[in-house]
Amino acid sequence: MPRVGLTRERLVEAGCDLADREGFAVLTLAELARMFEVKLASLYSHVRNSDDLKAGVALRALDLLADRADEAVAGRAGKEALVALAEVHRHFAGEHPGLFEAARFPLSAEQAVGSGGARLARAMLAALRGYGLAEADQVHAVRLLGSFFLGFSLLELGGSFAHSQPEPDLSWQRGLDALDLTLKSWTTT
Amino acid sequence: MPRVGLTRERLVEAGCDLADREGFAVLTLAELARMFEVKLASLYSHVRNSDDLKAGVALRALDLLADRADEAVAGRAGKEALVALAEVHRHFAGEHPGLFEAARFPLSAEQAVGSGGARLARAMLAALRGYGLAEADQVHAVRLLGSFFLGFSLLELGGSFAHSQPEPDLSWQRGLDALDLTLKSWTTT
DNA sequence: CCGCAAAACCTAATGGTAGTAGGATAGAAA
DNA sequence: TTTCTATCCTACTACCATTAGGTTTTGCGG
Repeated sequence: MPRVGLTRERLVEAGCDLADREGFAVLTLAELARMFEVKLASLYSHVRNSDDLKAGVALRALDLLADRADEAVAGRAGKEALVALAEVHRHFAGEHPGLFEAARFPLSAEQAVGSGGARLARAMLAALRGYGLAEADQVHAVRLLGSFFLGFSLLELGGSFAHSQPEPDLSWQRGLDALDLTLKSWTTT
Repeated sequence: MPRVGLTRERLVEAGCDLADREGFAVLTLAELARMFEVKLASLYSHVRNSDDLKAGVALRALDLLADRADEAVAGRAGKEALVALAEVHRHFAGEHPGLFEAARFPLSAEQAVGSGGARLARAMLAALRGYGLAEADQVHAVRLLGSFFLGFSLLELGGSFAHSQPEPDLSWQRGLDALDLTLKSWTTT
């Protein structure tokens, strides 16, 4: 039989596609084996176990998100940077629901340190630079923004806004306006 | 053999306990059958399938959360109401991580309409009453608050704040201060 | 008190996912 | 050409979910 040429890389890559197409819950070693027309047991030479694969997909998702965040923040400041960063989150959630879910897969501390998560936080800090916050307040602001981005995207994706007027877009806009105002008038404690 | 006296009620009840003790992922029909010392197949007389049970737990979680929200908002207004409502969310997430996760289990439209989710939204609206927002802005404010509460709780629970100073409590405080200010100075479009 | 019907619970089977142990082999290097 | 090793396989165990259809308990009407 001809060898397919499996690789951890290829598995994670295919896992990303699969998660995005069918949802993170469908991301299973068995499904991946079917896609490569290979027996399930064969995958264990390249991947420690199911969670290992999912962690790989999660790390890739975080990296992709961080890439976009870096790009969005570059050359912008103030509200423009804030909005660009926000759109990155919401669009990513909308276009890659599987990866967006994967990005919240629990990672070990070692996996987390070098991940895109840290880079994402740095991009947020950079986006805030224009607001001139005190050093000590920057973390709080990052957490506020991160919470809103994540929460809103999740609720929208989960359909929580589906059965109440008006369009989520408007709420998103108003939310960003409000956050911008908050950051501009941030009072140091 | 003596009959255990299974009921959909008792199953959902036990499911809530189990989810809270061991996590929502452990909530499985097989585990429940073991707890009641009953064969797995026996559960299907009381519950349509695994998702049906999880939906039951989810609805109960939403109800519980809505109960606490109603209680927190009653007799309070303005920032006091806002903070009380916020604490309900964060404490609920901290004390009942399993139920908190369950509350985000995807529900069908029919299940969702009469659920605690709607009541929760009403409690939020009530909490906002003191800020005197225009009718059209209230939804946006509710969505802003809901997003922050959810996002922050998730990030904290997921350990995203664990490896950066300072304590999440302070960020939470500052975030609520910021939201309070935002609501007070909300400008109608 | 008795019989019977519905409810409660069971046995038995199927099929899907995860994971381990150990064997066969393709393909490259010696 | 021979040998070696990564690659992939067979064969198994152990979970969970679900359905079909059988048996026993229980309580209610007679």
